[in-house]
Amino acid sequence: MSKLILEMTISEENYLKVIYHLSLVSPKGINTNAIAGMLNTKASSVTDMMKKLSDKELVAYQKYQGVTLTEKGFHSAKMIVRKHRLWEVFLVDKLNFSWDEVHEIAEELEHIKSEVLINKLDAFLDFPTFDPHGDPIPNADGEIKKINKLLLSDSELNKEYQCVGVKDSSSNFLQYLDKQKIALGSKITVKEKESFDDTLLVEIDSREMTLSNKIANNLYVK
Amino acid sequence: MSKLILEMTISEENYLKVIYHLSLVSPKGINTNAIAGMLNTKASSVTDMMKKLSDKELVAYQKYQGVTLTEKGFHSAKMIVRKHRLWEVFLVDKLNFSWDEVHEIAEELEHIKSEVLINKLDAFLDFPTFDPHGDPIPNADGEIKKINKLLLSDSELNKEYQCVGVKDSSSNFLQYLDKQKIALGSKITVKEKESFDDTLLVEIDSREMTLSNKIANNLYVK
DNA sequence: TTAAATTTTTAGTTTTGTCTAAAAAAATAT
DNA sequence: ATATTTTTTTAGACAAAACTAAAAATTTAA
Repeated sequence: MSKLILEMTISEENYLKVIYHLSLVSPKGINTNAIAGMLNTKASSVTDMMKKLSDKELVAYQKYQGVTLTEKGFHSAKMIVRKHRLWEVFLVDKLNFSWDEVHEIAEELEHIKSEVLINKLDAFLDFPTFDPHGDPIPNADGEIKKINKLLLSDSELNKEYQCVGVKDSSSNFLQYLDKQKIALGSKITVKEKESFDDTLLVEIDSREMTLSNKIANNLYVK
Repeated sequence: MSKLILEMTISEENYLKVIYHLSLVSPKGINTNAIAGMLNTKASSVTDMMKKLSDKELVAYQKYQGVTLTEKGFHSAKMIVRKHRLWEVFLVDKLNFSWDEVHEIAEELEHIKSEVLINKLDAFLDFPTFDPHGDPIPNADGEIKKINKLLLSDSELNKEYQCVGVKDSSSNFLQYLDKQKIALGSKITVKEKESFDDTLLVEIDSREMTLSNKIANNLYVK
């Protein structure tokens, strides 16, 4: 009989979360080095942890074959992501943090264990479905609201879009967006695309500006 | 040059907090067994940790002599208590937890590191000075608001008091108070004291009831 | 004021999560 | 198809925080 609420260490939760995020990008087995890279640790440490997570049936792991999340591991990972993102909403909406300041604090808060707590927090925040960076928040059952977002770099010319998220959520990028007064909800239309370097001439909330390809590659619109 | 914000492990913080609480009751050196008892650990573990905290100049420790907090340790301990109690206010006032459910969760939340976070939380909660159990919340400078409270068992006959706190904050006791509709703010007058077993006949918010000595010994009034 | 009981410390392990260095397996290139 | 490179795993070690068992110091009691 498997425990309903798993006892996990902070370290185990962090590994699980990284495997989850890597799985969304590449659906095949996740290799040791990729995990080590994300966690600033060594491949040997990852191997050790994979054995542990495998014993707990959170990942399917065979040596040299990479690792995938089990159903149980997938659900656990989503619950950690849920906590992280709900806390981010709390920090921004209630405590007036800016969107570039909340990631680190949420990295700690996501490990607070009470399930009642997170569901009460969810209710207090009015069951938000997206976090301050436009990433979806899994509900209590692990369901995730999908939206048809695309990168600004893939958008059509002269069609009005709305900014709905960021791909890179480093404080560097977020602060750049703040400075340019680009926020989630901003209306964006691409007027021209420079064929040489893919620089875009855009209109954002009735202001014209140019955006580099790098920016356009990290901004989601719909 | 000493670090402004100390890096402390959760374990170190828990030891410091326990020494702080014991210091308030008995101002002399705190002995190993008392600390071990509070932390459900062994005296030998306490000795190990005292060396560590002593190296960090958080406690003054000499073997066989018991331990006292240094100025630095005293301040750090108050900051942990501040965090614990502010989170308790948040859980009760904002998330609608009852006062008997919050201690455990606050035990985890008190170890979240950001100082900005706790000061923003403080502001969000309107700078409360007492937690849901009537215990004082140190402000950002570590100052604590004192009130002249006394135990109900030490109160005068036929004088109206107000319930302002609990000595025992076990969920058992708190749930008993809920059941009897005794809350912080309730008006209490002792009508009679039974000399045999110190049972009190009291009037609480216009309702008459009897309270055992054990109850009266755990309820603060002013 | 010795003897007995208690408290505290030391010494040596254990567990968790990490590391380094070396071995083994797999992937790639000639 | 074999050699080289890369990836992954094993083996052994370490630090933190705990434990047990035994020694040492202190306190209490006769």
